[in-house]
Amino acid sequence: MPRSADLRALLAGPVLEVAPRLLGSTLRHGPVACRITEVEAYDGANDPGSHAARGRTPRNAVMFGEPGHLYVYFTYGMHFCCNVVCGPERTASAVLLRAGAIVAGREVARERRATARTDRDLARGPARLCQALSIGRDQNGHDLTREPLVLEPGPPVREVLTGPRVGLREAPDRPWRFWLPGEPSVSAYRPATRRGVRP
DNA sequence: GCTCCGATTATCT
DNA sequence: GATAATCGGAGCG
Repeated sequence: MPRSADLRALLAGPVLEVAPRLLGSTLRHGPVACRITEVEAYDGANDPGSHAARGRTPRNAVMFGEPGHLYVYFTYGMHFCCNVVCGPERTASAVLLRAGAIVAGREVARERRATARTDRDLARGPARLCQALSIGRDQNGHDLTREPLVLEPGPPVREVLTGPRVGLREAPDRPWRFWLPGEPSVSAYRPATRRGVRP
């Protein structure tokens, strides 16, 4: 069976099963590759924290499409974050890639991430990960079985930890963040912050 | 149109 | 810990 079929089968499952299984996989964009160490699950229309919670819009249209494509969104006026769309198809479920370790193309990644003081910071955080891998608007909707941007499943991991998702106002209690123990690239937990409100 | 604010990061105290 | 940076999506009217 070709690897693309493996990947499609993996991603077709329900998001809460797919998300932890993506840990240890590798996202590669040309010369730069990143081993994923931290993800979050977003459960489509059932999930108040998801961009898809209020139905389909031009921005989130990719989430409502085929599993295995990349949903890239722009936020805070300057950052991109990326999600892997997964199954069941048309439920708009997706897995946010929050952090990883650069395992190839370290020099290129360091040039893109000029503010990173150590290799640990190259892809620690969803926007940093996208910057290191040069993922932006042009990659929204990209099929991850197609070069030069591909997702490569890894061997099963030994242990997965879970906890609340980072930075959400809605449904902050659902323990749908998954990460690998002992990985320095995993981002620190930070509750939702509000702006323009004095306590 | 207009307003609010975000699945963040870098930098300052 | 606090906050600026910076812009487009989404809600409202």
